[in-house]
Amino acid sequence: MRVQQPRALERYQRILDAALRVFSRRGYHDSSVDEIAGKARTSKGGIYFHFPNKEAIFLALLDRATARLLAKIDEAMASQTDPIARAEAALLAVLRVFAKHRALARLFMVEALGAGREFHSRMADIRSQFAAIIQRQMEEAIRQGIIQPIDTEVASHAWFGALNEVITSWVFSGRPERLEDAYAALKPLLMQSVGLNHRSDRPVPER
Amino acid sequence: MRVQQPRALERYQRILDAALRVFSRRGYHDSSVDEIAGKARTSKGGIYFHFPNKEAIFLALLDRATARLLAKIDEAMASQTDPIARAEAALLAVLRVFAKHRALARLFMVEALGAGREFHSRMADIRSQFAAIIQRQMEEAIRQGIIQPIDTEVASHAWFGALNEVITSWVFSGRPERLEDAYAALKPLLMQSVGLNHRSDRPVPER
Amino acid sequence: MRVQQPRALERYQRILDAALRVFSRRGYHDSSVDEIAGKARTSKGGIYFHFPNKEAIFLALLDRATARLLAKIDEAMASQTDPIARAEAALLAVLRVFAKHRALARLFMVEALGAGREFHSRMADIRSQFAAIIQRQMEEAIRQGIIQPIDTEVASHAWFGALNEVITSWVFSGRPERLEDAYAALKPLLMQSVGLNHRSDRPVPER
Amino acid sequence: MRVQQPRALERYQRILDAALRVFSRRGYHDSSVDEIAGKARTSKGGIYFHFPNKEAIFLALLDRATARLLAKIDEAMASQTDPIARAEAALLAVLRVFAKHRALARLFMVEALGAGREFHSRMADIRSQFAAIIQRQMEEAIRQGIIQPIDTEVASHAWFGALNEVITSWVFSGRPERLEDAYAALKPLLMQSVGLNHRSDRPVPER
DNA sequence: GATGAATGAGACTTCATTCAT
DNA sequence: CATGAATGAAGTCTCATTCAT
Repeated sequence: MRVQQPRALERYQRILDAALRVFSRRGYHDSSVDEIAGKARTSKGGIYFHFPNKEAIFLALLDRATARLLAKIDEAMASQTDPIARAEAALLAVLRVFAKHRALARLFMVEALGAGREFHSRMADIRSQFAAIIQRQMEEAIRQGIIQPIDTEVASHAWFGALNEVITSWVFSGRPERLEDAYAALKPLLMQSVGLNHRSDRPVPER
Repeated sequence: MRVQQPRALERYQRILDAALRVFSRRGYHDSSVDEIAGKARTSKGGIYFHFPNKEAIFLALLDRATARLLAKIDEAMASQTDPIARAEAALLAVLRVFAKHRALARLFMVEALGAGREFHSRMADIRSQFAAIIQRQMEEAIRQGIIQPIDTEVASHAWFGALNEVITSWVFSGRPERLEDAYAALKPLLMQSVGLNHRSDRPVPER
Repeated sequence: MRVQQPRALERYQRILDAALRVFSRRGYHDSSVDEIAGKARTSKGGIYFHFPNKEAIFLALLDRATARLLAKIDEAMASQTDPIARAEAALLAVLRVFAKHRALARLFMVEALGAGREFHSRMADIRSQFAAIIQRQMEEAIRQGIIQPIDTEVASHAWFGALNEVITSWVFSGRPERLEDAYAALKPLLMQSVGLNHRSDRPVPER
Repeated sequence: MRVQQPRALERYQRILDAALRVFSRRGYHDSSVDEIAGKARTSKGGIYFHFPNKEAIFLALLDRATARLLAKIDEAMASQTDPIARAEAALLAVLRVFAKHRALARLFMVEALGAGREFHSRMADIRSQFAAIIQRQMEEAIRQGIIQPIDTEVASHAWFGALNEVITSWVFSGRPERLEDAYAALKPLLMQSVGLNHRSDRPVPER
């Protein structure tokens, strides 16, 4: 539905805001369009003017959140030049956004997976986008001789997975208190995994 | 629920087998008790004789699958003595079971997460159990001086997360063709991440 | 839905009875499944156990009514041997059934037409069946030399149409008081239209 | 509703044109005001400026179509003097209009009936108007001694019904290819039904 | 014990109608 | 005048759960 009036645009955003709250609280299936409408201070019909169906709300939400997350990542990376520092900045940016918006974390880490078949390909896309960002930095690091050649596809997925798991268990358990603290413990593992000495951020010499 | 007679026991298992097929194909919410009944060659009433509700089927299935997986892990670890080798054996055992039963992988990696609030605490438990197995081996390795002291809680979660991600992306994309191949690429990363030279499986000397 | 228990069969019929009442009173679109359920002393779910959707209820009703009407026609025709008398008997049988069950008349004459695209081919079938009965008798009459050769396809449709119109205007206006009276006035027209002198039921000699 | 300005009048007609297309394609209930608005190159609000509700659009359309049809009939009858020839001219005029505008035929023959209770009395009126035209000619023919006295009310309805049926089955089946061909076969039946020899258009002498 | 049948709450979705700009 | 936007009632259908045989 192409929206033309500014009032409508605002309501469109309000619906997505409400959807984020509801979906992340109840999960996709247990969320009702009625509740989203209520929280968005609009009516069921108002929702269906902007979205063709419930699935589309979820996808739009996912897309908006992904775009915002990627923007934050770009911004964070821009302030670094060293590829490893850039990769780190990306990870930290993700962590910070999720730490600030736990609902968003739940959306990406939990609900998006189990919401149904229809979302899997979209989620696979999103996961790929994030992994690819890390992968690109790893390849640049290899090119610059900062790290030894490795299988960057697997490595980037492993980094991404490690981060995911930390976030997910935080979503479920609430530990650590400050999600960002987790990064301090995770960082040396990630660095060493690609052959970097985490103290010097310099390669570990092979024996 | 209380099952004693052999006929009943057999039907109970048949229901779980059917449930695994249906849940992993359609996801929790889109699976109907009717379809499970059909695939288990019984009736809706028959299901409700054995289980109080749909949720209980899913939980019983999760429990059975977890127990079987843990048994496989125990068995695999029993043939190793070196703690790092034991940890590796555990990871490989998980990978092999999932590689053989993709439905099971989907159940654990995808459906269990998004099935709804009710399952989250149970899933958190299960994740902890797996991470704890790895954590114990890491601690033993530290005790034996094989690796330097590290934050084993974070490290074990990171290992688990990396493995998860590899499995999940395999579930979604079907790549790599043989899931076990992924381990070959993953292993050096994991080893190095805890400060082991993957070629010698010996510690990387700090500079 | 295959029904096995006698209780279910009875309810199936009760649903159709209720559907006839509701559809003929409100029309297809303005009838709600809820109201049919209420009138059938069952629940919405009960209806959907027996029928896959609202359309199927309507079609089943149409089929049952058609079968009953055709049976009445067969019965009425069986008591006559002369083809013209048999055709007349068929028309009168239709008239009598509709006169007795005005709801049925409304169903066939009004609701079935406007219920929607999906019903058109079924209705065309039904119309053909009725016209074909008359057509067969006309052809037999020609074969026996009772009437002159005519285009029996058009003639049977014309007879059927004339009858329809009389019934339809009765459905709408309630005139004549007794629908069967209409036949007395219609009969001579029909007879003459195929070249029979209505007084003698013998052919009108061409000049 | 009150339309005076030329721009408004033109839009009013455009809405009716669009409504005819939409209603005859989808039926009354499955037509949405939105689609009519789209096809009329206006907006929902634009429609509701001209019509108080959807029903009013349909009725206005019915009225406009009826008026045009009656005008065609008048025109056709004007060129004849013999009452039987005039009746025939009327029937042929109807047939020709419908043959040319199948959408119109569908509107009158199918949608108008099943559109709902609200339209029944209006449709009864319209049917009466058509039947009355034929009835008047029949009475004139009787007065002039061209045909024997008959029940003109029933006879006119029978003629009208026969014509209806031919048109309806053409709407549904598309046969005959040219609707006008149907009249050739129908004419002798109608003539004979009122006691006219179709070859000479002269009365059939009673024996 | 087991099965087919029934229930009923609740979900999504549509759309005629109204309203604000 | 016209449009896009919003409303809200109502409808069909699903399905976990319960019940009667």
